[in-house]
Amino acid sequence: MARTQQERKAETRARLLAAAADLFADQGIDAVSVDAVAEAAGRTSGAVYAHFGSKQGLLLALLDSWKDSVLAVLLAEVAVSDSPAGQLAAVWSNLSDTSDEASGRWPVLEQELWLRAARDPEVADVLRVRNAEALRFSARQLDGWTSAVGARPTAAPDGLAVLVKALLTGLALQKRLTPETVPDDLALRGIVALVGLPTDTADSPTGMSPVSTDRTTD
Amino acid sequence: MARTQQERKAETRARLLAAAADLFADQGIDAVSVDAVAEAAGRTSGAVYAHFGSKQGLLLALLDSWKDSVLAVLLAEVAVSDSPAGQLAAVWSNLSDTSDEASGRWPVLEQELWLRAARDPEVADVLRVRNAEALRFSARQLDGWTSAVGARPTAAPDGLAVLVKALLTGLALQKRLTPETVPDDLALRGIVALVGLPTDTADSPTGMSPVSTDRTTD
DNA sequence: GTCTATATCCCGATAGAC
DNA sequence: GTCTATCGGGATATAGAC
Repeated sequence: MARTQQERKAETRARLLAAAADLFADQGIDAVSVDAVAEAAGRTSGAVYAHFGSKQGLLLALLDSWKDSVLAVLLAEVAVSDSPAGQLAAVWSNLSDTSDEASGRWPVLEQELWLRAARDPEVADVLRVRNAEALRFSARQLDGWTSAVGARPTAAPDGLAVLVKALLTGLALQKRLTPETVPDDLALRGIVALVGLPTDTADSPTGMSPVSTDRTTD
Repeated sequence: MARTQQERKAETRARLLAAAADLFADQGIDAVSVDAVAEAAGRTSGAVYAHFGSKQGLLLALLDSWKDSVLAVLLAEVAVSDSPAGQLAAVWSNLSDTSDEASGRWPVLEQELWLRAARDPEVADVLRVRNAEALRFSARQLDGWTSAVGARPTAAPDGLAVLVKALLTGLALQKRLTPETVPDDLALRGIVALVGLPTDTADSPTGMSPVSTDRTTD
């Protein structure tokens, strides 16, 4: 059968993409040569050009195969069991956990792509599509959540998703540079303020204390 | 006098730094060659190495001569004349104005530096110091402001500064990629929620309407 | 301190054998 | 489709004249 050939081709493509994802994430796209990607995938640079035509082609193919939906995924995974504030805390701690491999690399990779998009329209287009999808999904999740727990959000679902994503992104950046300036409970407070979870009564059913700093010592 | 020599040296140094700031900001640090910097400053690459030893040395000297305090400056500049919400709106519109040259470049440059810091401890150190100063200053400004206008902030001054900076940063990034997803009034709502400006009464003295989208059509 | 010239290296991409 | 070999270009950094 000709199947073996096709399989090898497909495997090569997959291995190249995986290698690129790895290397790009932790060394930066510009710092990684085509040869390095090929070698990490057990091939040579010729294979890269046969499959993707150029380094840029490789990057675009990679973006096309990705989920930007880290936030969306996290929102989807939130367990319904915990208290509302506890759920928000879980989202943040997963997002900001630098020990986890995928999450740890997420902010760096995301910023790298954003920066590239700021100077490369082709990348910007792909990123915009992905971003729109993720926001749509997050908006739905947040909408369901806020009405379920009786929160009074700062803005309509679409806008709220933008605000929450923005705050989480900014906090992740800040934490990466100066972890001690963004304790978990501060992040939680910020999110709570945006989604409008009530916090003013001493023992509200939200499971969050109004003033002091107590939960998730990480 | 030997003064002429010294002056020329100082001027060369200043011109090199200025040229580097310009080029780095709009093409990216890696994309700019030492030769390009020198040429833009009316010198040759030899001058760069005589003054800074390496490209990295040039970058560090540049960081050392910078103010990261864009946000701090903006907070300081807020006029006392307008309504509280109007003042917040002014901060955001100055920060997110992509037409202004300095502000337009700010997010890109800031992200570039952040990204570099994520992989280069030397840069990270410099950035941390700068960031700490800016946050301290912002915290003082915000503290004075919130008590002056009678807001009920989400967190203590230091924490509040972190939250506000994070939200503004995240929103600026989002706006750069997809401007239509972050209208001015949405940004304002988010900031208002964090600083705890009251918005629930129909015509409160804050100058902000509670529900609809009306101000600063940009 | 500054310039010119150059050493040295590495990258992206192509050509051609298999 | 994949490899080997190589071209052409551009980068950082150094050497030496002035």
